[in-house]
Amino acid sequence: MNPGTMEPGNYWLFKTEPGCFSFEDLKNRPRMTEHWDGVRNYQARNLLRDRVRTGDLVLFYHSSIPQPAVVGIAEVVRGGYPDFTALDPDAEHFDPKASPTNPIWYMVDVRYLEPLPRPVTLEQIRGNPLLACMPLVNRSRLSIQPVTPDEWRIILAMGGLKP
DNA sequence: GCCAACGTTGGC
DNA sequence: GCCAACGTTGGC
Repeated sequence: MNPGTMEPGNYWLFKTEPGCFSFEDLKNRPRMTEHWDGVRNYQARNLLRDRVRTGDLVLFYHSSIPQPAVVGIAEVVRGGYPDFTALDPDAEHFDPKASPTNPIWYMVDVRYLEPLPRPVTLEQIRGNPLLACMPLVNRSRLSIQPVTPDEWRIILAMGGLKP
């Protein structure tokens, strides 16, 4: 799962507003890959830069909709590297303080894997005591969140996906 | 659309 | 380095 290292892959939850970029959008990408760019929060940046690696697996979460939910899974195909959109004055998330020698912001690339047969709603997650420690429950604003192997298995099971 | 919880900014 | 003001996120 993680070529080149002896460490097992990590699990993450990536949040997105589906009106902006959805799981369907990822599925419909040519080559089914996407730059996960535009993250402009230091805590999330640190995770992207230092911890998210090729082969890691991702819960794809839709936020800011009537039924926020984990809707599918994706795979990291490239670990943290500078988010070049921060250098582009025409880009939505341009940051005048970023430069090639000090990129400040980082992104990863992800690939579509498969949808959950039954999306797991935030309501269901809140209702499961085994998931009470997820940042989603208490610190929902963090857009890149670590997920434990147990949480990963539980959510996939709740969504009707065999691990 | 409201508002609570956060994060960031900037004056001192 | 503190902290008030401000901006953003995201559930409801």
